[in-house]
Amino acid sequence: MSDLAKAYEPQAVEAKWYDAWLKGKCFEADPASDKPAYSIVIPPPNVTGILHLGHVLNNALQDILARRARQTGHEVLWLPGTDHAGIATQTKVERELREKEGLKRRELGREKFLDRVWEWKEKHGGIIIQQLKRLGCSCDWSRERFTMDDDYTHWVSQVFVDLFKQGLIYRGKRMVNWCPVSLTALSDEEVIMTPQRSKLYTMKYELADAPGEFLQIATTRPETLMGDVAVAVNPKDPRYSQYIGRMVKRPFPHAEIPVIADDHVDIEFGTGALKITPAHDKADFDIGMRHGLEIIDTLHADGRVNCPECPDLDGLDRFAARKKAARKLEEMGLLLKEEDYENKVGFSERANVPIEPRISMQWFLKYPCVDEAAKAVADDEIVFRPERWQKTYAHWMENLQDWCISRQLWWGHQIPVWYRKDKLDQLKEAAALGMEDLEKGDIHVGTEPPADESEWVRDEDVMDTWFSSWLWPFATMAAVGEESALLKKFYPTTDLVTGPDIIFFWVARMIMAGYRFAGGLPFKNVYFTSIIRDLQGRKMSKSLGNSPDPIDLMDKYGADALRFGLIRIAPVGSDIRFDEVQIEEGRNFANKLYNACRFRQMAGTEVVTISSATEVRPHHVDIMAKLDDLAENLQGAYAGYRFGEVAHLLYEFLWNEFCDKFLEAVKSDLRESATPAAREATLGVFDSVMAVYLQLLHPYMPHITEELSVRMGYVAEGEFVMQKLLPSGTLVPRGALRDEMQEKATAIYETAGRLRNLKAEYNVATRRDVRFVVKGAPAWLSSESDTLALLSGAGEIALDEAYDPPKGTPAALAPAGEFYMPLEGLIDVEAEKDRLTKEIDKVGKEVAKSEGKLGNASFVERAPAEVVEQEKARLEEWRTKLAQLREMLAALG
RNA sequence: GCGCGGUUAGCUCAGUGGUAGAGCACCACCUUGACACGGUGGGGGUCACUGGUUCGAACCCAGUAUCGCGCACCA
Repeated sequence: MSDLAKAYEPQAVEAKWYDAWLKGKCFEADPASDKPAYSIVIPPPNVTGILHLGHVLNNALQDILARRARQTGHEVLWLPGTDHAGIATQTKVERELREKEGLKRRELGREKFLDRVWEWKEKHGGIIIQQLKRLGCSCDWSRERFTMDDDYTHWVSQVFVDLFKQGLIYRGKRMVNWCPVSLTALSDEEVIMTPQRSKLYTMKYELADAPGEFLQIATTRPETLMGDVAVAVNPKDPRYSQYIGRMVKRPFPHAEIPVIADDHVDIEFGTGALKITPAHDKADFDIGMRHGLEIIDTLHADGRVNCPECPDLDGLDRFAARKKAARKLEEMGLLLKEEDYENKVGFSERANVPIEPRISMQWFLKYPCVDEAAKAVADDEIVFRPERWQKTYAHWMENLQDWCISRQLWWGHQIPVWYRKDKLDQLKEAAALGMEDLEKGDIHVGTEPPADESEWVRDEDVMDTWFSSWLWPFATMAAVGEESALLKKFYPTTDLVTGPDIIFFWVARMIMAGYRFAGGLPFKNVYFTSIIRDLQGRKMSKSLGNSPDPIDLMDKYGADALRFGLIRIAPVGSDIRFDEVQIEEGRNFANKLYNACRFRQMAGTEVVTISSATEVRPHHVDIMAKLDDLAENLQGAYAGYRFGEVAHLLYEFLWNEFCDKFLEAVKSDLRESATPAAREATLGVFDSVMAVYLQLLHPYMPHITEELSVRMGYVAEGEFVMQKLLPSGTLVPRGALRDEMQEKATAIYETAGRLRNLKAEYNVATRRDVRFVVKGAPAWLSSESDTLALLSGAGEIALDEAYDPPKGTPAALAPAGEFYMPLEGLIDVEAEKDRLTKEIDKVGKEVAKSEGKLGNASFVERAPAEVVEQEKARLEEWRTKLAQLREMLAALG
């Protein structure tokens, strides 16, 4: 018995090989190599992030691509790194400060706070990297990057300055999405529209010139009423035409505001009259601009009401104020209705609270190279998989809004802009400075501070995290202005693997940045992964607690099992419903592989090679031919990025072909009673097939394949299967001989199935002494009857053309002949008649079906010749079978 | 409202025009010298619905229902 443990234990093996690969520098890319380049940049995880199943899928796929590329002779760079994740990280550190030390960031001050964030980053920033290593990711860790590395930061500033000089970046007072918790502006992409149950209030405003006459207005936000500067109606609405131009009374603080006409107002909705609050609604703001209305801001940055004229509301949180304002209207007799109402409200992605439309001074970017970027994808210069995401991309590209790139945070890349102190003093605060307020000498935009820095003040804002991410494919490969060998060899990258949820955040922007700053497209292929859901179809999330920890799964089943199990069920581009059972199957598969090898080692640990002298038999040729087919099919599946299919093919080969058929067929060859020639042949075939199979499986299950390749002696001591090139040739030459051998093997396997079947029907499935007599067998069967006996669990297979079966002898028609199972004392003539009658009935139906088809003139005339031929052959087969069965029945009397 | 995707066995999903599939689950038998994380055998499906194209439709077309996603609007 082999010294291998009975079940595969992945944990120690996986850790051992990862260390060995690192020590062997197997992951390091050589830009000086003359091999063709293959490169991927990792979608940088948040530096404070924790591995989740989405990461596992995403990074396992990248690892598969990278490892496969190495096996096919490429110089591979898989460039890893992390993202500083502005809001997420800052929020985390702020929370910890608050909880553990009762400190707010403003109490610490910018510099000290940033020190604390860096401390946190050093402490926790490595976690996700360690987790990726645990998964087996073959990233070039010697080139790990962080979006706030000095070189990278220099890129971000440089890009800002360039775009500013080009006139694409500007500062201005605009309506932005404001997060009242994070106290910063957000881009449109960071706002999630969420259905909310709320109330629709209908209230009435009295006309100033006609006391007792009222205009009805519907609103969901009575708390912004203090900022109302008008009431708008649709000019085409006959109900209200008489009011246009007149004044109505705003109840609090009391004021008279005009009724205006604007096309934006939907006649159908609510009462058809809309209150206009330019400071707190984007559409209202636009209307306000069109009509030159005043802007009255009645909210503080944190969402509390700012309206000293209404002391009972002033200082209240916006949601408390909403209820209070409604009650106030009710008391004044102005509230007519309060209905339940569902509408969609924008939520801040990070803080998960409703955002507040707010006017503030921010930096904006007009996107560069939009046409090139749109065209690249439309023309398939950059290929999206699945293809349909092209449309989503195109739609967004056609409706680009300027990108709000400033954030009122401290953690991030500070805007490289300085203002003259005296100018600031004049205007009181930097936050008030728009481009129109600044003269050339008042502002300095550059990667370095102005020479007389003491007279300047730097803009306090930092940039949106994605403003650094969009430079990732090239800013990781070269410093600004550097002639980088890395960039030259590996840019543009080959594949990008990411989730479709960040097409806008990241993919589209990287393409634009690639064209603008790196001279062309950043990648050639984009593979969008599935989104992982739970069995109820819900998104994985921390708050639902439905997100299994991949580390737990790896502890339980191993990294290889997790990778294999997850990818095997990942459909191309739609969602995955995650089920732990799949990972269990991955483990079972690893165990199956391990035990197949263990079985082989019971017959010796020396690698055996095959030669022309090897006595190969049909099942030997068959498994080698199937391995050749597997290699070829995998190539096609990889070419189409059909990763699930690759896993499926690998699984099927090992389990259904190699173990269930081949190994069962050769079991007797490994016994001591076997001839040395039979043993040599079988071991030689096993080793030839398994050595290549382990290579083919390696990208999916890197650890176990490395372990077994070494243990089995398929790679030399000190070498790695991960560095071994896939063989270019086949094990068996294609041609008539191969086909003939495979036909025989197939006949044997199918026949064995029929015989097992027969045994089961007569309840002797477990008996191993059953004797079969066969008539009408092909000549070659005599030399393969031992294999057939083994596979069917028979004691003997006797070839006897002259055999005259006693009446009622159970029989089966099989590809390798007419088989009889004489079972003394078990034969029941009536039962056998029954069985045969049923089978005749079944076959008869098939014959009728086939005859009907061929009797149909249009089928024969119009279907392709080969299909008709196929049908004819099928009919012939069924007819022969039917005749034989009838003969057997007749023999029973 | 616009767009995209799904609907096939109890579950998760393959299946691009020619005899409905896999894995799991289920039932029966089997601890047989690799593996019970296993083996053998078995049961189980009007391929959501309606119509069309075709000799032939799970597959192509049109429509319906239903679920999901994205975008826009939402007073």
